[in-house]
Amino acid sequence: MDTAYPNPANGEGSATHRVYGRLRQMIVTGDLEPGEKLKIDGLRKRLETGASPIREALSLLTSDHLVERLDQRGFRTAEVSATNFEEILLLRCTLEDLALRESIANATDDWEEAVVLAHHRMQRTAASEPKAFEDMHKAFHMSLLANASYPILLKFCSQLYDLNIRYRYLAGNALNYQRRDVSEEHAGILQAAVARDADLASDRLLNHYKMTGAFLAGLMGNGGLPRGKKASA
Amino acid sequence: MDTAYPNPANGEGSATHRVYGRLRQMIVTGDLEPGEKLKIDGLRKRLETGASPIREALSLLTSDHLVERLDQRGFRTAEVSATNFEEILLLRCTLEDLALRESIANATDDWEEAVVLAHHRMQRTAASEPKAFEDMHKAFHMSLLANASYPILLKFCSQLYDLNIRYRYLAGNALNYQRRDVSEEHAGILQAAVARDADLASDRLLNHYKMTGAFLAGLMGNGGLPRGKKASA
DNA sequence: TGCTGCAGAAAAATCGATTATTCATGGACG
DNA sequence: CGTCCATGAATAATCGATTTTTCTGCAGCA
Repeated sequence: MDTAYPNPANGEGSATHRVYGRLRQMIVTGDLEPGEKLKIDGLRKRLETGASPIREALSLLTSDHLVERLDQRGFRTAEVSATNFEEILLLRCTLEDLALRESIANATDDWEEAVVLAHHRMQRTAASEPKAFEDMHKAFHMSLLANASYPILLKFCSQLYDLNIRYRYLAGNALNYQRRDVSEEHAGILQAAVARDADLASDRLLNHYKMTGAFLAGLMGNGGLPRGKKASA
Repeated sequence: MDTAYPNPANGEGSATHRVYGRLRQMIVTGDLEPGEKLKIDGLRKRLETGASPIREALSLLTSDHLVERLDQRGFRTAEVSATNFEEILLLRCTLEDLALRESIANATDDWEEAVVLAHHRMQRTAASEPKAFEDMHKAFHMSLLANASYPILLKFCSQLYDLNIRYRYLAGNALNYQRRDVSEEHAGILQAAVARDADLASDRLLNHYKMTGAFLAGLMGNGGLPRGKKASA
């Protein structure tokens, strides 16, 4: 069932791909802090590669809104802010609603099975490896939308997912934010999707986002952004 | 009133920026045909620069959905298709509706003046230079949305605008597709926006898109895509 | 004291050459 | 007769070095 494409995680594929994946991971998880200067030379050493793949990967990440390019002055990771988070939440709600409805409208048994499978894999992974869980979590959410034959829309959703999850990490991924709830929410979404009830599924999905969103927004509303922001003030 | 930023069109800014702008222009206008192989070396000579800026620009264009990257096998311009066009149209309608309403909700006199100005400039340019007109046209449309404080959304809209206009060029920009109508539609949108009537403005804007969209879709529905597609069949 | 401008250092951006990969061709083999 | 593999050519990808540009700290000046 897994694809036979080159896996950038290993030594396969182009250096650019590897670096892209690695950097995205580092930014999303907060390993590279918001606003942090990204020196080509530093990354070159850290990732053991030349300048070209690094610059190319950074260019790609710029389009993903995870990196900002300052012409002639290099790159830095994107800043975070409450308004940025709100925008991401709004766009996700708008676009995933659209994608989910289309996906369900085109429902097939194959798609349904893929969704069930993705959900199961997520469940199975839940407790153990957080990194693996996050991958499965994204896979589940994307599988819900995957049946919409709108590739651009799906790419937008994927980007927004990553942007959103970055805030989760920043808030301290440790927060097992009412995980019991979440598990049940996932089950509810799955059930509605499998039942091909677009209204219900969309409602549950957006609620899922808004809950988490409100929770994170709350965190940020109080003492500003949790981590991030180097000690400068 | 114009910005003091480096202007990539001249010799200013980084080579990457220049190349990016130049390539985007070439792809959007159909100078580079859909699906055309983009050989680094060829572009290197044609644009008189090294491989690095070219690759970087191509990476950026990949994220704009104007170029496709085939890992280890180079780049080519994105293909065009009726379904791709429909997706673009749908996304534009969804996202610009959102952006326009937000823009109007935040309306200020400054914004209003900027919109009026953009409209005037477009009008003034109308007949003469088509290239200049296209720039003004985009500027007008973006100015309508510009007051929405959602930078990601605005970038999406900008990208989608370019993707859409590409189809206009492919259909033969020559088609002065009922330009009389269009001019009036623009005036109507402007008027509604200035009156801060979000419902009316959005309605007119989306209609504007759907009209043009239906027209182009019609063209494509018949004999496939107009230009593009190398002589292969 | 506070501003201005000039080294020198640091970093970004770019280039030209090298290496790795894919593609095209033709010949051997089943 | 068609398929498979070897070989060389073409091209992508990457690297290391060079060139620009920006940044930083300090001296000169009002």
